[in-house]
Amino acid sequence: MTDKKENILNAALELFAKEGYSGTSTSKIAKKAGVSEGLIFRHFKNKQGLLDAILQETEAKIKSILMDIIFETDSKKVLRKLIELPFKVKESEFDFWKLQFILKWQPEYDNPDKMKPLIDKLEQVFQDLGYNNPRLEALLLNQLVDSISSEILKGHKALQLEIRDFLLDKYGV
Amino acid sequence: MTDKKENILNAALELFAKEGYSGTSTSKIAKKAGVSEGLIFRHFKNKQGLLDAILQETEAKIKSILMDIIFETDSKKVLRKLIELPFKVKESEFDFWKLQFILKWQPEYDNPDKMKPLIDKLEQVFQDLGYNNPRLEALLLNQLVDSISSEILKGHKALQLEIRDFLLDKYGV
DNA sequence: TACATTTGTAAGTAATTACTCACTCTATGA
DNA sequence: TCATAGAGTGAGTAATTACTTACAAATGTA
Repeated sequence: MTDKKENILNAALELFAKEGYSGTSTSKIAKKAGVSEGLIFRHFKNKQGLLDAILQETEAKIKSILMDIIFETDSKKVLRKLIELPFKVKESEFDFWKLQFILKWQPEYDNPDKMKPLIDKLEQVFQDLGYNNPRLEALLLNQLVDSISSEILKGHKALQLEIRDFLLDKYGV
Repeated sequence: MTDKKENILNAALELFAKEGYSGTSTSKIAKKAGVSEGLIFRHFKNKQGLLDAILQETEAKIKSILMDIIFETDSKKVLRKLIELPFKVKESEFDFWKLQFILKWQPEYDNPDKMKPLIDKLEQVFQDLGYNNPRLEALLLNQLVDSISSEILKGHKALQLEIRDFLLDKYGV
């Protein structure tokens, strides 16, 4: 991957996350990346191809994150890791995740099944811990972590830190 | 309000919610509303003014919904009403609320303080019900209802119905 | 060295963008 | 009856859009 190609990807990611896909023109991307506009189309064929290239990393990133939780054998540690997960995201990666959340509002990018392995693991964890309704506990916690992530990405980290500690206490982990 | 002006508002709402603000051109709106493009600018000055007109209803709508919950004196009923709230939204209003949620990802439209009165009420309710940490219980439940609403608007109602019953049971209401 | 491929640019393209303008039509009311 | 105003139109506008093309520079590879 050449330097300029990476510049394009970085500029596009930032702009897509901040101004939206439609709100970002290829000329703006080129200007921010410091390249000629034509180079975008040389490397990515068209604007959609540029978005696709960005989203390609998604699957791998999500998998790697979920693996760390799924392979944890200590049930309580699973819960702790999951609840703390949103706070481990580095600020430099905010744009990437923001884009994911924004795109989820468009049906063609919304794929809840991606979380299935995690939810299965959670169900087994809650079963192990003797909860009455492990499946719904799993779904609920997954949704909660999702909402905590959203809030952090929107810039409301302080409040979420309180909620994190509150949850860690609630789940006894 | 003339018929054509309302047509414009309805068309714009639907398109903004489905394709985003930047993804929706004034010519598309005019076509869908069955009016000349110029009429949009006669009535709303510019494209932003059209969005503003749509969002103007927001404040009133949110207030009226929250009032119903805030003026409820029975603590348990408050919780029940809030948890059931996302399911009371009519499908015909989905676009309106979808637009609200999408816009929340742009800092200039994200105003969490709008929920303050509800959260205060919830805190008082949880206090009344003898919970250990009423404030955080309030924030958590508010966030949960928000996330349930999101999921319903994205078209995942079935699962949320299960979560609703699960929550009603959890909170004993 | 020589040749082919890749990387990059600048100047185009037609279509679309938000918006304006000159105009007509209709209703109301003095 | 006539004048004023608001609703509505259709044909413009300059700027921007995603994308192409012709060409040059850099990079490999024999």
